[in-house]
Amino acid sequence: MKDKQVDILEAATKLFSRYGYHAVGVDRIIADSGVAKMTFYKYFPSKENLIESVLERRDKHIRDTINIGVAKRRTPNTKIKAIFEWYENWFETKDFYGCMFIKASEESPDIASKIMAISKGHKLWLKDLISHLLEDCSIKSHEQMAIHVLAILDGLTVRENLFKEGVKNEMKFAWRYVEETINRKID
Amino acid sequence: MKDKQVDILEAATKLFSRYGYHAVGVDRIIADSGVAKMTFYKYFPSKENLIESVLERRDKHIRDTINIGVAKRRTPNTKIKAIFEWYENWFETKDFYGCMFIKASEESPDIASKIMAISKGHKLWLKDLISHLLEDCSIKSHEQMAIHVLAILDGLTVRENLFKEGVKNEMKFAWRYVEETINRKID
DNA sequence: TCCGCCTTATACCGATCAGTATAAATGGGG
DNA sequence: CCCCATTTATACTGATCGGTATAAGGCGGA
Repeated sequence: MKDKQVDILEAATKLFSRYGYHAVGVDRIIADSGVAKMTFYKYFPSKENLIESVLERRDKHIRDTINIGVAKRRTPNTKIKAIFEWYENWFETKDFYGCMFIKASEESPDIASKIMAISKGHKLWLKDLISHLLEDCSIKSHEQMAIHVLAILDGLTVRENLFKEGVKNEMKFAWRYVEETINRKID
Repeated sequence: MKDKQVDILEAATKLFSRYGYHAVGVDRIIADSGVAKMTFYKYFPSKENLIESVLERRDKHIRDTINIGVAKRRTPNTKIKAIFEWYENWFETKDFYGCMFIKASEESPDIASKIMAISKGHKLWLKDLISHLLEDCSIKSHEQMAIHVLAILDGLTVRENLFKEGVKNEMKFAWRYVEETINRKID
């Protein structure tokens, strides 16, 4: 991966995350990444291709960092808590402008597009991770519970992006809620 | 409200909901609503103004229909259930493409815009409605619980828009989950 | 009939969109 | 020194963007 290519990906990630995919033109990405137009089109033959690369990169980054947090814990319920903490830290980031995959799904009408496939893949991965951890907690309906937990996380993500007033307390509330269910093993 | 004005609003609502706000041009809205361009700009001096009108209309429609469903029930917990059922029915709509207010917040970077204010106002209204109903259920942390419930609903909305595979079971699961907390009055 | 308003059609504006063409400048390795 | 790939700068394409200008129809009420 060449330096210039990374510069473009990083500039595009920032811009897409903040302003959305349609609102950002390639000229703006080129200007922000300090690269010539020909260099841009050498690495990314089209804007759609760039968006796909940005999302794949973002997907990998999230998986890596969440996996690190999860690996640090020993019990399955504290591993799930690590995911909540990952979201909490993310919300406090200066450049937080919501989930890039949710944003993509809200802008992209084409169900069959690769962009949608990557977004689905990301949410599917996280759902499965949570589901397996819940299974380790002996939760019978771990699949449905995982979807429930993911909905809570995505719902708070959307809320934080709208109100930007800090959902730290709500994150803690949600975690207590989930933890209690795990401990009671009622599902 | 003139007929033509309504035609424009309805065409715009369909298009924005499906394709997003930036992706849809005024020419397309004009074509779909079967109206002359001058008529369009007579009623809506700018695209942004149209978006605001669309969102205000949508906000009013949702408040009205949810209020009807809530008013039909007598106990506070069945009133909350009515809100879950409203979402469930909405998800099954043919023209379901996610929440227009979430979509707007994902596309609009301008925190101070009227578009964001309308979107926040909508979510605030629903949160307060749920909060008051939870208070009637004698839930102490009704405010935080209301945010929690709203996050679940928005999270499932986002999920349904991404996967389009029906979250009926997940809705029922979520409701059982919330109902149990209400009945146990643990908060 | 004629007034006044709503609506229509069409052409146009400058700006920006994604993407291409051409060619000069750069810089490290042999 | 030259080779060769990378990167650069600049100009350009046709299409579409949001929005405006001009002017002619349509039509109900007085």
